[in-house]
Amino acid sequence: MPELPEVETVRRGLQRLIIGRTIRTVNHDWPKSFPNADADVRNFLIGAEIVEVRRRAKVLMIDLSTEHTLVIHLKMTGQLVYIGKEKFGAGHPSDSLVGRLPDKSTRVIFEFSDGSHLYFNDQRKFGWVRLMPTIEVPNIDFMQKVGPEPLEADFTASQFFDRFARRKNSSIKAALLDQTVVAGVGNIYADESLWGSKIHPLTKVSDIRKPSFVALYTELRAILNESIDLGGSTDRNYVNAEGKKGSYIEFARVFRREGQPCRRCGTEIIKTRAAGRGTHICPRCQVLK
DNA sequence: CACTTGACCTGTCCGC
DNA sequence: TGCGGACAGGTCAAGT
Repeated sequence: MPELPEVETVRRGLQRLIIGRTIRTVNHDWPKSFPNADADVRNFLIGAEIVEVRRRAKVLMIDLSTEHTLVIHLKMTGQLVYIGKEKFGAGHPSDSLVGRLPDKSTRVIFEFSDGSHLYFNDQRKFGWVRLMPTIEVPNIDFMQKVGPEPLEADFTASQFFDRFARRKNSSIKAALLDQTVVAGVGNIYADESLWGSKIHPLTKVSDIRKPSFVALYTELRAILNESIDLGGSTDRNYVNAEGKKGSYIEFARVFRREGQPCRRCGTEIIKTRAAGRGTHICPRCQVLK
């Protein structure tokens, strides 16, 4: 569920909230959520200062002063929430997680030397935190294979088009979800951008002409930017670094709008399946040729 | 190599 | 009300 805009929103929040803080303790309840923690925690984590928070695709990287990096993937239900020292204060709004963490979904707790905390929450335990030397991060398999960042200023429509050459026999939705083609697109923004460019998700890549790809490129970039501006989309679990929900989902054109009228033509949005995922389309605007 | 499917998990919802 | 099963969706391993 956290896709590029959601992870970027978390990154910006953490960049503002945790830079310069020093880690005092680390605790984790589920080995798979932090696999190498036992061996490396004491040497490179305790006493380390937070230097920088970066993002690549849907992966977060928290650089430490020990020349090590916390590499984090939220997968579907992961959250990274910072809670300041005012944790035990009164009067927090009911939609805030302040005062409610840790809870039964908390997998890793970072305590800072000033008494504030960063919680890694993950209901379904698919997400993970890993610690490794900063210099080795680009060598991990995922970083070697992942495609370009779609929002980079120098990423052109032609480059976008060329990235799909390898996947000419699959559906456009499967190709969009393939992180080695373009980074950061997940189920929500795949459906939204395909609706925006009037392409049926099951259209074979080789059947899509270049002008349609240009439209898809333009829609995808506009939608990702719009979502970042709105703090990402909260479908079920997503919250930002302050534990607050995003509002993009209220502006979604098709995602989770089955049964409601298409904003372009009024036809009822339907939910179907493509690339093994729930898929939302306007059956009139998006016709399979 | 390209492509698809199942596994990893837990919580929620739907039908009986 | 309880219970089984489908579903949610990011990535990787294993399959064709």
